[in-house]
Amino acid sequence: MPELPEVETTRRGLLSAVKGQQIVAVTVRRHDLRQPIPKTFAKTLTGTSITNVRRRAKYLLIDLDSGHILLSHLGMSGSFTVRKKAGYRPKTHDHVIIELKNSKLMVFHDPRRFGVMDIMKKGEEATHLLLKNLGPEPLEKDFSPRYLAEQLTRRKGPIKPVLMDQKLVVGVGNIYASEALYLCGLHPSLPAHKLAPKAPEMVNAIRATLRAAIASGGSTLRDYVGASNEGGYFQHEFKVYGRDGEPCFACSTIIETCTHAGRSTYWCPQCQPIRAKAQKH
DNA sequence: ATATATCCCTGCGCGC
DNA sequence: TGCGCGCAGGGATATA
Repeated sequence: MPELPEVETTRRGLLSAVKGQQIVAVTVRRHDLRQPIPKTFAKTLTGTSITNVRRRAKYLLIDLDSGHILLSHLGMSGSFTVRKKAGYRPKTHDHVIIELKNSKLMVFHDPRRFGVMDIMKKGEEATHLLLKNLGPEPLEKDFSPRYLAEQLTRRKGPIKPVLMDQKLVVGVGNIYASEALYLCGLHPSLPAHKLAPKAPEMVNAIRATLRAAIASGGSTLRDYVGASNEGGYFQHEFKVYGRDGEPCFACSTIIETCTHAGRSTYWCPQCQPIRAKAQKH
């Protein structure tokens, strides 16, 4: 997806555009997403007003004054945009259209249909099937060096896919896992348990990477656009992601790539050595 | 329990 | 220009 920075950018855009607005109509053009959109979806939303737009992990939570919450995930190719009703014609893959009283539309668009649209009730954040097993938010204080170090000790596999495990920490996907590891100078194939002593640097690197991406409005490679239908800019700041065969900006060494658990990984062999460098005396 | 593989779905870029 | 192939920001599930 959209990883945490893209979802957060979408959240902020939606919040400023739709907070306080009443939903006057809902059209579900396709219900067969990653899981079916509930049959009660349109009826439940219609007539309610949006009180807040929150984010948990890569999920958007849209609070309604009825006590219901619209739970949405953008999957790999989803976007949630706000636009004027006048002149709008649904495009292919515009699956859900939410019409607001101010004559604007919230449009959920998702070519690959890996996204989710669901309804839950206030207070179900801790028990909902899709939310209950999520790890800590990387930008909150419970994602601490101590916590990360403890988690890493039980993981024997390479660190990169471990960082993408949403049970360990949420929001880090395939792009930002590679970028964060570059930032703290750690090779993506290093066994996770050996990196427990590096947890403080890793926490800092993950946070810095995500914050910088949020500040740039996220990354746009193909499908992703924010709530105002504009792409992000952070893709221009990638240090390693998608740069295999190109020189490292820091040392000119050629960036390498490999696969971890079916996902592409990128790193600089010089800045992220597989073996610890000998300490100078 | 943890770690890979597979699948869900559509679109795009590339090599031929 | 057309076609087949591999790959793509996620994640649930099935196997070892």
